Amino acid sequence: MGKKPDLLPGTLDMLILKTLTRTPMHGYGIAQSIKRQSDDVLTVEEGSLYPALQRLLLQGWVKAEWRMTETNRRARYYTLTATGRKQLGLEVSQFEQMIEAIGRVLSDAKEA
Amino acid sequence: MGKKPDLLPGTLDMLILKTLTRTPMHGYGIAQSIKRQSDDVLTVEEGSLYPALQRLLLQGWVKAEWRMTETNRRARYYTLTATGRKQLGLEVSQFEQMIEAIGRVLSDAKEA
DNA sequence: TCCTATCCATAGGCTATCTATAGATAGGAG
DNA sequence: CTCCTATCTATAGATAGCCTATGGATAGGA
Repeated sequence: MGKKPDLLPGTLDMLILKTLTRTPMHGYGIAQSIKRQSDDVLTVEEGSLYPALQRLLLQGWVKAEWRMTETNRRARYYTLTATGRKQLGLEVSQFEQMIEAIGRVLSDAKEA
Repeated sequence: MGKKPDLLPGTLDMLILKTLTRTPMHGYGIAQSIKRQSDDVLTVEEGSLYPALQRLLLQGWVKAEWRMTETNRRARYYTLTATGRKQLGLEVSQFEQMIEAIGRVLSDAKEA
């Protein structure tokens, strides 16, 4: 029947960028972070995550470098760039505007 | 660069169903209503609207009949069904849950 | 030694949206 | 009377983005 999506389409890039504002992280960690901070409501599948990171790299919104994790594992760390931070602000404001607009439609307020 | 979408992907069906809770409407009117109630933030293109209405018909969430408008024009009026109303409730609750979850990620709350 | 968790990445499919197009008619402007 | 705009429906094609399914590699614990 109606299968619930793992996340709201169109919001993944924003969520990733936001997650990277705190500190550089590797892909796996980004997914874990989003899942945890959303109380397991949002799940980022690997098949969504890595293509998204490629997009962000291509746009220049993040940069990447190979490093070792604390547990001595090879991992690719992503860092938010200046333009990435700007983009995040843009996406957040557009998102909030949309949410408000949807809220107006969903509310039962009568119109003229 | 970054082109803003007309609406949040995945929310169109919900918006249409909600619009039909008031009264049966034809497609063109639904689009106008969503645009107006959202203060022109949300725009429903015809190429998105009519396929969406076909989906809703197939699912049995709306039914349709040809009628004449007040201005003596031929138009197809869509009516929300009982299952459609149930579906709307489901989609709204899932949507709100997602919005809250995204809000938690976007907030700057520190974690463990 | 085996298993699980960690970590990366891609291919293929599917769904939904956007662009573009097409056609028909009512009513007002000129 | 004719043209133009708004109203109204509908589909085809392109594109984007997410999901499923894989594949591979390694660290560390059982």
